Amino acid sequence: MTTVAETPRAPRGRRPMSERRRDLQRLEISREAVRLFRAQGLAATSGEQIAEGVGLSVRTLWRYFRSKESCVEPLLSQSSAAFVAMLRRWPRDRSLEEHLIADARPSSPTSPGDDEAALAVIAMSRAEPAFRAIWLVVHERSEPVLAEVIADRLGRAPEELAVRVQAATLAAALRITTEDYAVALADGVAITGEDMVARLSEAVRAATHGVIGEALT
Amino acid sequence: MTTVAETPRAPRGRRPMSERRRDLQRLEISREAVRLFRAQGLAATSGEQIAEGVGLSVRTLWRYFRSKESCVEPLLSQSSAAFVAMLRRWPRDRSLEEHLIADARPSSPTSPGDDEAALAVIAMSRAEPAFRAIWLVVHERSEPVLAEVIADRLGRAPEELAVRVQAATLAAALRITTEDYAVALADGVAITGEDMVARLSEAVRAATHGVIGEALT
DNA sequence: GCCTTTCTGTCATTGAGTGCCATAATAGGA
DNA sequence: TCCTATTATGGCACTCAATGACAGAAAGGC
Repeated sequence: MTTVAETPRAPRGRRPMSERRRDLQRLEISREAVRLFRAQGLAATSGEQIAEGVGLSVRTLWRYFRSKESCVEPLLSQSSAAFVAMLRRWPRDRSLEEHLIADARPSSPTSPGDDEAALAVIAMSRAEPAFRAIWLVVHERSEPVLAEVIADRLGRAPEELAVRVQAATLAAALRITTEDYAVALADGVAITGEDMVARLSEAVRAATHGVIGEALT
Repeated sequence: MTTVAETPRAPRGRRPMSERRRDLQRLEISREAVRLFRAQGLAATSGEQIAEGVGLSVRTLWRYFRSKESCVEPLLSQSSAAFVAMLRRWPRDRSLEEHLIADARPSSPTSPGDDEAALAVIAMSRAEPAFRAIWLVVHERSEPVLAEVIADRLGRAPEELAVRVQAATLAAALRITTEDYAVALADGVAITGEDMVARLSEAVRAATHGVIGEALT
């Protein structure tokens, strides 16, 4: 604190874009970009096409994203965040499987195709290294939040090495089941939500032998 | 099989570069690139500088690497591969900790600075998203091999969901401890090898509660 | 109305990455 | 040794992702 006065002056000109608004804009761009990527592939899609599709200038596009590949990030983040949010609602007296079943997710009501689009990107990431890299980074970003969830359940600190590793384990289980699901979807194999829940719980239980996933008495 | 004769003709012209030789060349480029990245940062280092440093033309550099950021990949892969190789030597009757202590690694004798360089890149990856992405991808690539190790120890199939998730857990434990180490090293804090071993074993044990890491009787 | 701040577009420029073709290097066969 | 087939490398032109600089447009308070 070097300034004594708290500078109570009201801000003058145009207010900065709200974070919410900015995220929505990025999401809109992301939807169009993924649509083009799915239709033409990454290499065949230019920044100009993406910008035109959203009705922005190319210059502005590069103000929202630092590279064209990273345009897929908001869609991936959204589905990742949805899952993390669900885990935050995980009551202590329920097992993971019980909670997954109980907390049936209605997807994002705003745009029902978002989940499918995100899964398509994940499936594409098998052949597209740039997508794979972004997917892994996005997913890793959720680990600290998962660490909080686990720390809360176990009554430990989120910074503890063991808690962080367990969070990474949970994240990995989620990542692997999600990828399996994405690949199956891309190959036209139908997987039910119950299958997903079962596989995810199995993965977590098998990996941790009950360290995570069980109900707490 | 459309050809009846097995075309026993000896190949004619210059033989393709051996994979070994190519990897060595890539590693050499990687060393120079990381040296420059550490000295000047990623943005301030040009492909031309890297090429000149190794005595290659820029055109040839782009034949070895598809982007300048990916020049760090061989160094990261090497240290990751060294660790995986050590795990492959893990005897069934030893715990992970015992093996880590017993299998003291002499680093790669060819170039003792490689480990330090790789750790420097990992430390840089905190601020450099491109490095972070590559580091995660490289690390993820080791998961199938870890799955084999685990599958072998547990007498299960490497494709099993549970085994893959346990492999991911082991990989995550390794990743987190490595990152902690890299950051400490970058900050000038000394960490002994014993510390590393202890932290890694603790991480694995805490996350899996003995599913991985213990000796098998 | 004016003033201030932020957002967006236009233009010019840089630099990463590729295609194309010529040339050098390597190896077998005559 | 010369010829020929094949691969590795270099040089050049080119595309396009990405940035910096500047000028309006938009959104607020006065």
